[in-house]
Amino acid sequence: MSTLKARETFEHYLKLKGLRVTEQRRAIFETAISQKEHFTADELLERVRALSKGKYVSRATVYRTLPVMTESSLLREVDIGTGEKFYTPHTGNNSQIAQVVCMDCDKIFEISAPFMDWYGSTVSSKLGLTPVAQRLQVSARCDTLKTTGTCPKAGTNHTSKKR
Amino acid sequence: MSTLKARETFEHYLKLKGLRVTEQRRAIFETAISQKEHFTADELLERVRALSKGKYVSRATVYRTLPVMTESSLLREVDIGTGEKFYTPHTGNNSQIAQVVCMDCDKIFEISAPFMDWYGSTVSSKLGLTPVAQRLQVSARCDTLKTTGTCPKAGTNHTSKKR
DNA sequence: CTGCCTGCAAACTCTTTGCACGAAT
DNA sequence: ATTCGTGCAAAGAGTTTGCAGGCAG
Repeated sequence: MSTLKARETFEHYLKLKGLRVTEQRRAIFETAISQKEHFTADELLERVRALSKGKYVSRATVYRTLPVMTESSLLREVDIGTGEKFYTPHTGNNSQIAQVVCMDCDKIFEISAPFMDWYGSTVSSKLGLTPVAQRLQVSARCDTLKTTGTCPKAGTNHTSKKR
Repeated sequence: MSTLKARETFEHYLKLKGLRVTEQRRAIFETAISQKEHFTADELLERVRALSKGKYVSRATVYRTLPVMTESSLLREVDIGTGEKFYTPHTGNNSQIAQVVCMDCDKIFEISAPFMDWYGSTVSSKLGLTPVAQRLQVSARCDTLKTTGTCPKAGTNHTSKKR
């Protein structure tokens, strides 16, 4: 997505929600959608500040902007049960995505899981419920790490923090 | 599970881990495995104190005992992404269980999902990973609530708290 | 008697929020 | 000129932890 296109999208979504266009929101938006990996609110803040030559951006503003972007489907929120929320640019209408999380390097892989909607509908209807969302996560360990001693995927991701 | 059997199990697992048998641990253990619904650490504390006629039990001890019980497979930890951990007595070797969470009454239903292991193995091997655990969660809304205005399952569960 | 266990309170992490000032429309 | 957005700091929620005294083995 080009920067020009990105800016149009940005203003488009803000106007849709009746929100004002500010330098902070633009900086957060541009940094967020250019991310290649999953990121946390804190990582985003760090990168916004590194990239943005403009105004100072506070942590609070990042936390306030992230919901706006997810509600506009610009980002997708990914919860892997570590206590912190991850975000990733949302491309397409893929709702049936599972996460494979490497417990060694904390990297998150996104994999299609085309049966999720079917499963959600099936079990929900038996309970008198209407499904809203599904979440499927696989936690796994790195084979290479076990033999070589190094995880080939490590280092490309955010800082490791377990809890 | 009878109380006698329960006590044997309790001491068995503590000895396995080289831990001491204390009145607090016994009270927490007995209360936890007798729960019929999912519970949080705080709810467990409350119920331990209500049931236990013996020594005072502190919040810290409950938090320190829960991991012991999950590591011994006496409890199963259930994370539905609300910020707090839920626990439920673990019966059998069922690792292929999905959770259906009613967003209206916060009740958690546990449903068999026999394809989870297969899916986990399949996608993990493609990534050079070995699966350790799977988690599948369906978030849904109550049909009855929408028409009647009341959720028939509400009230049987823990206190509603969203975040 | 020795060392693990407990209770207390403080610390911690991630996130949200009240308030006053500043900026967008 | 309004009204919304921002930064700051404090508050929250759930959980963990350092320490000193107590109890199990």
